Amino acid sequence: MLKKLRRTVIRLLKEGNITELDKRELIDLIKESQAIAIKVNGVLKDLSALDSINPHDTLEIVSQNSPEGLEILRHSTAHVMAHAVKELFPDVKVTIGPAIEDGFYYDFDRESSFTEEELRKIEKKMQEIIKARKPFIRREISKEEAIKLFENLGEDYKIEIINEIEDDKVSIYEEGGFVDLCRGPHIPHTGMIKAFKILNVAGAYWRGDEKNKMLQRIYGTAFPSKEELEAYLRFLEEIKKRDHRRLGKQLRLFDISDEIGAGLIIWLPNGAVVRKVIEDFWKDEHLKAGYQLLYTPHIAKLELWNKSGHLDFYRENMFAPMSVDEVAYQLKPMNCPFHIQVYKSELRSYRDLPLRFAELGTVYRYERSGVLHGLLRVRGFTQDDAHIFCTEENLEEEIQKVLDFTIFILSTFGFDNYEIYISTRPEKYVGTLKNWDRATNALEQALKERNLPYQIDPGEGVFYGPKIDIKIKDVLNRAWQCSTIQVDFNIPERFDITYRGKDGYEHRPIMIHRALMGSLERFMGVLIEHYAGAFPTWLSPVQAVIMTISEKHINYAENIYKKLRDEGLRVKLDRENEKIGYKIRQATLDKIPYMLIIGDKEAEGGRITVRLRSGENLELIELEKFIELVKKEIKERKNIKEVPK
RNA sequence: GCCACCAUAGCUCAGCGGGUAGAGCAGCUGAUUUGUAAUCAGCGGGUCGGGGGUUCGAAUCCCUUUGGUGGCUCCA
Repeated sequence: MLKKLRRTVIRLLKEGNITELDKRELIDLIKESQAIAIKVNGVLKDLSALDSINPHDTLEIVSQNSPEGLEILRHSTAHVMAHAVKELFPDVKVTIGPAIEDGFYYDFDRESSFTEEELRKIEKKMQEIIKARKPFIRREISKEEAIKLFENLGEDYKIEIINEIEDDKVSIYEEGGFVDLCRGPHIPHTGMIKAFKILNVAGAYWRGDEKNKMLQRIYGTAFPSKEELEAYLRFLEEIKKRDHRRLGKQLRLFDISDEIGAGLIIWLPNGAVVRKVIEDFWKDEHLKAGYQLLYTPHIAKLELWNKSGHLDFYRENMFAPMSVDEVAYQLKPMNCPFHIQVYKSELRSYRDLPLRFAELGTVYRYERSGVLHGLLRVRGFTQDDAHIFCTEENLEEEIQKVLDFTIFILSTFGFDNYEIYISTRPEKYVGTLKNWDRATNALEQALKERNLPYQIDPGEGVFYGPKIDIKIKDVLNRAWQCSTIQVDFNIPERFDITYRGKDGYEHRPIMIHRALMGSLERFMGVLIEHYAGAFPTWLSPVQAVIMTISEKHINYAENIYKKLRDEGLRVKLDRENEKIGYKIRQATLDKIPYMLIIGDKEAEGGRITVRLRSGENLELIELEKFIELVKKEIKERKNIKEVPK
């Protein structure tokens, strides 16, 4: 259909003379093709703009299945929602309502929030508006006219927006009597909204500034078809099921206790095992990669943080200092000053560089209570931190090494898709332009050489140097910010660290901060959601559970238990006086990878029956063979893609 | 921090407009000796997050406090 449409359009344009008849033909075609808008010379316009195209314009059809079309559909749905709200609650003032990644929102000024009941009413009213198939009508009017219009309507926020628009003219859209200031474009009529849903409400400041008034935001989403909407709602369900807070409780991985404090994690035995395995892996690999491991204290004199500059630029994220023998001490928000001290503990020569200091350093940062979130946003966490001290000449090579190392670590956990960003020099910065260019170049070069696609975040670097941020994509294709590689020109200067060069003079080393997983807490949270709690065997808190058919098999089961434990496997013996079905259910809910079932058959032949958490059964197998298989799986850190229900 | 909502047994939750608490699971005890996602029975367990107020009477209404949840410019 679209092809036919394009052909027609091309023909019409080539002929250079569009008759009324052709236009009608065109419009029919567009209707049939589910077009939602058009692009004239690359500019998005309403479908109605078709009436005013010129023979030499380029024309593109925007269907509601394209990203742009979907955005328009959602934006129009936001208008319909505002319309419904105004009809139901005439005193409410409308503000803005854009389309966002997975839907749309609209912010309203109203004293109280919207209740569930009111949301359902709004949805119902929206249905009515949609059913009425009201056309969206665009009008361009002068600013004065617009101000008058919205003054009459009592829409102060719109007036504020109009006053900030630079053009003399603004556009308004009207649909079923509801007028809104809007750039557009919009769908031709409200009847084109086939599937939408109001999702939730939240407070939001006018223009996101907490000094402004708190508005009531309603979130919703819309799709071209009911099927797509339902698929999206199922996706939301899946996210809920994988929520690390829920799984963390269910699998007894971690806890956050009111009595201990908000944003502070306690690791329960199950979670502690997973963390230990990750830490061991991390340390081993760092040693192999030429890092040296460090341990540093959790507090230090406040003066250290003054010298490092953290007091100037990081104070609001730091816990309040404490007084020890009348000297102020500070809980550490970062590890770098300590690593600097390690550097300074000896005289360094160019022969020593690069020096790579790594530490699983626990830091404490003050986060506002409202932003805390499970393991993902906390007040105390352990960074998998390292600082690399190198010369200018080393810089590029070191960055490449870090990049390779990062990819290796991340892919071990099954993260093979990344979004990579380079943040360049901000307005306020330290260091020389030459150094910034050189470092930014080194970051870019490293990514290019590894064929890793990246985007530039202009001016988003930290004041002390440019950086690479890596977001990993989990199985649900959600992006999580974990890894960061930052060049720092500031701290070496502040602490006046040097090395003796070949030339016999003192030089200033460059420092790279880097974290691969970011924080262990956060990374664990991501892992839990990524694996839906079903850790691959090498990470699983319990790797195998032995269960007997009846109590008479306990002796044999104990033998197996001892053997497996001696082999270094994390194994549990289920001695409960229950039927096998019950034990299987428990182990399955605990997402334990292997269930070893022991009955008469097995006891006789010195074998075991293995059931996987997916429900699949392996053949009756020799114990030795099983041990061999599992040990191999663990050694290879095999990633299981299976997702048990 | 701000707005809204929430907090009842170890866990998940029910307790409609105020009349001093219930279920399932888990736990314990006993019976059962079991072959692939819940065997049966009995028992114990909560001053309803903390504090204050209204009331003859508060899990329920009000205030306050702590914690949690969804959000807080992807700009008409």
